[in-house]
Amino acid sequence: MKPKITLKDIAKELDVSISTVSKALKNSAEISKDTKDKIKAFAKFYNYRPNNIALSLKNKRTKNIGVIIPDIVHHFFTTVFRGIEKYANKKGYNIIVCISDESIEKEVINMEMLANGSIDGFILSLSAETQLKNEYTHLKELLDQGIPIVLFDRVTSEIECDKVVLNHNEIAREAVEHFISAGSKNIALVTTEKYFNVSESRRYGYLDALEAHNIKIEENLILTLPHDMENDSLITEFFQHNKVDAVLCVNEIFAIQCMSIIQELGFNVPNDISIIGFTDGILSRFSVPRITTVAQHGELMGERAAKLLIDRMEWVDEVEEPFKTEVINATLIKRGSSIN
Amino acid sequence: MKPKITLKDIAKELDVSISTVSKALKNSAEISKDTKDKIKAFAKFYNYRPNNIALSLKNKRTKNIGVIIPDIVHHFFTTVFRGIEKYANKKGYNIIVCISDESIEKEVINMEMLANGSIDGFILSLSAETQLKNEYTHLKELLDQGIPIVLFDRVTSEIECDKVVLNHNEIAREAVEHFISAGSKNIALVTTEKYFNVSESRRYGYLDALEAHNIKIEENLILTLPHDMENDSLITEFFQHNKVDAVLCVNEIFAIQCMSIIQELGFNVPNDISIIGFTDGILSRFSVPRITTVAQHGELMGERAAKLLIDRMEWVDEVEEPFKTEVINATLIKRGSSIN
DNA sequence: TTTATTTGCGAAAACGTTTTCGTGTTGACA
DNA sequence: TGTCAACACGAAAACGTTTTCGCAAATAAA
Repeated sequence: MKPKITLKDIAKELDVSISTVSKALKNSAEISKDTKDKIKAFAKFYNYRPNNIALSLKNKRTKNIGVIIPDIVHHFFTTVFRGIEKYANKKGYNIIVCISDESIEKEVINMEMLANGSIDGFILSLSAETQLKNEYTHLKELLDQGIPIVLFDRVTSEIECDKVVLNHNEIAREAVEHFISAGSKNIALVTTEKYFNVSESRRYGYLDALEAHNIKIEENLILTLPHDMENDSLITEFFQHNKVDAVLCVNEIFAIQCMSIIQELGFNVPNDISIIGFTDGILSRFSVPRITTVAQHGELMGERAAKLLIDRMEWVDEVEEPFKTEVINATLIKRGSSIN
Repeated sequence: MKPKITLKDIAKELDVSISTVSKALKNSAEISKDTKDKIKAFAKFYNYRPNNIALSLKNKRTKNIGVIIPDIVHHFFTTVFRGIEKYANKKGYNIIVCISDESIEKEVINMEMLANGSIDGFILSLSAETQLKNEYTHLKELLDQGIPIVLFDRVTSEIECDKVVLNHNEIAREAVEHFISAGSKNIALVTTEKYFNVSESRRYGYLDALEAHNIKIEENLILTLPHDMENDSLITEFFQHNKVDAVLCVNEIFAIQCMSIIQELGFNVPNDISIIGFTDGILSRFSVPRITTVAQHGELMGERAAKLLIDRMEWVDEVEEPFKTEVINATLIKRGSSIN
């Protein structure tokens, strides 16, 4: 058991002052070569490393980034997380993660916890409940305190900060047009409840595409599935009672559920019914047939978010940049569940 | 912009000493009710919160736990992570995550980075390269410095610390016996390279089960797939050239790959060939048929690991407990890909 | 030899807490 | 009036750094 060594320990042992040790290790010109060599050798031998906490206190910066995500067991968020970690790590930052579990209370508690000095800035994606309640005072307060925040994916126009979003609208439109160009007429949408603004954008893209191609919008071709509930029966009913030849699902789970139910009902995918999902995760890649899907480039999104945050944190005393919103262009990955 | 307020600010404003403010906020009996009320009101109004960094420096504990995992875009690790986060959060700890990316270098760098005061203890799962090179001096040094470590899943007997593992051997055996009791004779194993000790344990379980039932072990019924490579063709070849009626796969991806190839080859799952995988993730749950799999109870594993670590960290001056290895009992979830 | 300049180092403040110890004031009691 | 507690508060150290400033001694210039 050899505990960590401090500047004070080195100073005492070598009979010099703490300041001398500190300067010597930073190769200051103030210190003679002899003394520097002696101190460096000693420090190296005892594997001296400066204490991060003391540095944080002194410098008023922790080199930690707080990341708040609604769920970690979720392909999209993990890829974003990987992007954040990758970029931040390269820049010498560590990541403190908290999971809000889609609850505003946990979101608030965790952010307040971390905001008291533990982190220099936040990257977050809003919880479902936060979006539902449209309640952002916790974010506003932190911004007020001068703590920078970057929102990604699940953002809101209610607060002003840097953001990274997907072009949901356009890509949903592109997906629907992919259906249309293959001859589909009765195109369904399987989505989540309204307060998820990302789903809303996708819905608009869906509607826009239909309108642009003079296809009548049938409200009953839009299936809204409740969050976190068994919904197989709703889906089954939907496909039994509606004449559908293509379906756009706003996430991967919905897509695979629809496909499996559609197949059970005796339809062929993609010949009878085509399917496009969102998120290019393992489900889409390993299903039979493989699912045509929207790649959201989570890793890129994470990197961009981290870059926005770190840039802002490190500009500190230069000119204040206006807030940016970066748009990541999703891409449609065409596979077997749709007709080319 | 209203920056964070400190004890000093309150003291100056209310014309008392810093000590008085500190004591008043902790409701010390030393301070008169009047003064306390005044200070508390002021603190509340300005939303005073103690600075975590200063507290860490003073208390020599950060209430942060370092978690090092090889990969985050991976169902098993994310569930473990969720368990860790859940338990730690309840106990007032934050999680700093680093991803080793299966590289020993990143593992070492990240751990040394965090060990300099940023965290009170580690929870980690060894990277592939660390296991391959059998190199654990970085862990030993940290333990030597008095930093507690808990290993989970990918552990090693080379170092002494608390551990949480799965009963790989037994559950693999149970899986194989499930095949045998359904009448299978030619049972294959699809596994990873040897240095993954978890795969090795599973292999032993497989071998044990065969021996126990007097089934001859055929080395060519064991398919070893390289890590991180396209291996569809290897799998195809394997099932074309071998007479197999059941296959145990050491992870979910292998299971779904095998199933899709088996089906493409014209076999029926489970009637011609039964499949059992490891990891109860979305792939197993949403495939057709659903895959019989070994649930590894990642969340529980994470909670246990966090509990072991926190207990050890908080015992500090009481009697030193011997190191424990907790075994999590996996369970076989029987679904459509195997015959009951 | 005296004065000026460089060289090499230490003292101390600062970051924001907590906590021990000391001290002045008040009131009670003899 | 003098002694003693109780009360209410402040000073200072400590955690481990960095950095500014000051101050000696050594060297250079006069």
